[in-house]
Amino acid sequence: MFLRKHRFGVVSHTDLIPKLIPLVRSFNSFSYSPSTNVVDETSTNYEFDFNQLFISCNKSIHLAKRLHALLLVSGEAKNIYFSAKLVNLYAYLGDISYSSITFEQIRTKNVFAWNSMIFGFVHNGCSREAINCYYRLLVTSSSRVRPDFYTFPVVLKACGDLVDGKKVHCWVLKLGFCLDLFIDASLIHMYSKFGFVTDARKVFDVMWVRDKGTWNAMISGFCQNGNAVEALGVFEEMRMEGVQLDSTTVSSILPVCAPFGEGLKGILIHVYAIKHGLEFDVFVSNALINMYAKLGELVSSRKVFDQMITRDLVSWNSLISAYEQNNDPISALKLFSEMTENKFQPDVFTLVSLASVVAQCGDDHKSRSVHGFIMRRSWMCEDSFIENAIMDMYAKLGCIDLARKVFERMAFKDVISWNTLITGYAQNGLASEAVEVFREMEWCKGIVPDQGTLVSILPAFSHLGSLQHGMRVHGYSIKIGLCMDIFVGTCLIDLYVKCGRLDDAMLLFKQVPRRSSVPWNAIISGHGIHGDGEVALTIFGEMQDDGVKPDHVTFVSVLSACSHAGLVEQGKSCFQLMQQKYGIEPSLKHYGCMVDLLGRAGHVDIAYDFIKNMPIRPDASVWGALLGACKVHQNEELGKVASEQLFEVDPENVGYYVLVSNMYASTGKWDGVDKVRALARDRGLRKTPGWSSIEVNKKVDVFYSGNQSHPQCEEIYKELGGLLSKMKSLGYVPDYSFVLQDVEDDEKEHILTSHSERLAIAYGIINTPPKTPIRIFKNLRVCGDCHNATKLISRITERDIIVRDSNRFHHFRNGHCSCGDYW
DNA sequence: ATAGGGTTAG
Repeated sequence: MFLRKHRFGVVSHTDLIPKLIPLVRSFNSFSYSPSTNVVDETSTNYEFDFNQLFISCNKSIHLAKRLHALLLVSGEAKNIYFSAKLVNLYAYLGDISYSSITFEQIRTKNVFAWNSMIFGFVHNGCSREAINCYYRLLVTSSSRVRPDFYTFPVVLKACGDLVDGKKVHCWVLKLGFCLDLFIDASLIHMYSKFGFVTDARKVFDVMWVRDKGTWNAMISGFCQNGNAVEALGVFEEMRMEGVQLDSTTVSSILPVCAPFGEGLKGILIHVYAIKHGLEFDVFVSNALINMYAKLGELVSSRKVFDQMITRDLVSWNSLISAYEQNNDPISALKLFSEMTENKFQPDVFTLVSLASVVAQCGDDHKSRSVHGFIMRRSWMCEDSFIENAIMDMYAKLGCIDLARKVFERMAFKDVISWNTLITGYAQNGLASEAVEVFREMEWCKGIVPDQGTLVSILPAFSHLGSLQHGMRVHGYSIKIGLCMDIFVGTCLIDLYVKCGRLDDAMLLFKQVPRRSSVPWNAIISGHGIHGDGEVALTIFGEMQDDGVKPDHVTFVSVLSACSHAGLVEQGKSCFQLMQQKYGIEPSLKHYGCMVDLLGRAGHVDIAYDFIKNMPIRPDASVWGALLGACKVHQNEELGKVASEQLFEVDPENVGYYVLVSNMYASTGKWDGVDKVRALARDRGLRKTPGWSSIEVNKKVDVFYSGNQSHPQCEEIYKELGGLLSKMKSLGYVPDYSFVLQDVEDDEKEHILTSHSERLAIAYGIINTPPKTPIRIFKNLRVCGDCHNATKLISRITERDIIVRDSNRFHHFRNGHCSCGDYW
């Protein structure tokens, strides 16, 4: 006689015993030992706990199937209770098809069965099916079978959007379940998930009783919506009410501490966790690793990690990403191999970090491995996150075409995908491609440009000097309320600066929040490249008066402002100030600025001594600054020294070969020119072609020197011819030292006249109303002869001509230039 | 018998 003790009474079934005993035995031999109450096999009385049996089976799908088979054979499967448990068991083990087949075979489904099925779908990520199942339940519901308080938490979890959620909420109210703690927590969670955290708060506020779960739901709701202040507020309230924090509370509050400047609070919570024995909780430890990483405290991250008793994949991922975020790709890679040695299989998160790590290393080969690894696991199509990371990786490695390919094959592109591609183009110097992508994006349904988009596209417009397009984006930023964002605001300041509208830049600067150094740096550098060194220094002074701490970028801006304006003494004292007052160690960029400052002012020898005394190894930009100065001040001897260094440090950069060859050409040393050219040719380098662009009626035209293919070509050359004769009558003599080819004089004159900047200016004169300003952009430095010519053209045409070259601005007016011929 | 709230990313 077999007895099964059960809540609902005692059921007997004789045939089941002989079949069940071996099953129970196999469970016992299976490392996990269920505490089945099999008292004595030989006895005729068994007390058998079926719950234990089901629990035993949740380790393996095979055991579950054997149990199912036995229940079928014995006829017990007809028992609705067992069937529902099976639905649950299969779902738990991840076999949703077995789960739903079992469910469908139940003739009279009770709530338990329905709940199990809905749970099954949610547990296996089939939210849509879960919701459908819930609707089926509603349709078939009667007084006997209708959703109960077990149903709603699961259904709420399955809601795909606010509409679903609100409908479910209505049913909750209709059926009178509004005082259930679990349901309320789920409601709070649902509203927060869709960003409606105020609705979540409403649910929270009307609750009479709250348990830890509901507090935690509210806190995590605020945290996940980036509302740190509210989150910390609720957190304090919770403590005031004397509710003990648990590991869930701690691990949901920790992630908001670092990004919202509450690092100290985070550390205090760490102390609390240690005191209350939550320190070794995996979730808490992982959150701590991440928090310390964001605070830049890598040592603490590592310490937490090392002290952990058990680590999971998230722990490894967190520490890898900690190293990645703090620019230590070598340690990150080391940790990755340690992780695989410890038999942890990398997941999507690991690979996202790894993509960024290999980009930091600049390792082309490893990047292909990362991409291949992801493709082999077909993770590419699962979500856009990883694909965006891969795009970013390729873009950072300079393989923008590969990034594009990834982008084009993406099944689902989100805003970030577009932003990543735009940034990729912009950072690889392909501004017009970036603009092209932006245009495409604007036509793309369902994609709304966000802060990230503006921050990636505005520099491209600045780079192209495309003022009208940039202004349109400025308008858009006002519309979506982002123009006062520090980063967008700074990009806009930079746009106006780079488009030659220093006054507009200044106006905007006065409006944006100025607590951070970012906008200050932009406006200081703006005045610098416009040659207003004095104003730059004044603003720098105001910045210090306002108590804004200058950073290393500020000093690059200040020093280069001094060098553009020839403020040697002021530059020197800023260099001192940076080290002594602000304790900033000069970087190569700062040294480059100083060499430029000294060299340009004619102190080439002092600049060389300065380089020799540098505590770090000078790089190409430092030697390049010296070479530039040598060219201007015709110091061939030092120029040779600089060039030898340059060809060693940065042999691939064409610019330096051109500079050296120009230096020789300007003094007519053609053999030197030939030597350098031969050297460049041997190394397979080709001169970057010079070009100038101009924006007329929102259309940007680009001119190359000697360009003959423009539709208005004839008109342009006619205009230039007319200007040339007027210039000559004003005493213009072409300066052939800027012609870098050894040709006859009349040929030289033609070469000068067809320099790209002149073509662009002529085009501007033809296509814009008289006396309006002309703004052009040149990718290289403007040539000395064109500089002279442009001064005269500004006088003849009574126009302001603003030329931005690769180095700075030249504002020509009535025969003079703002740079005072110092550049 | 079945349910909620937690850590990592571009």
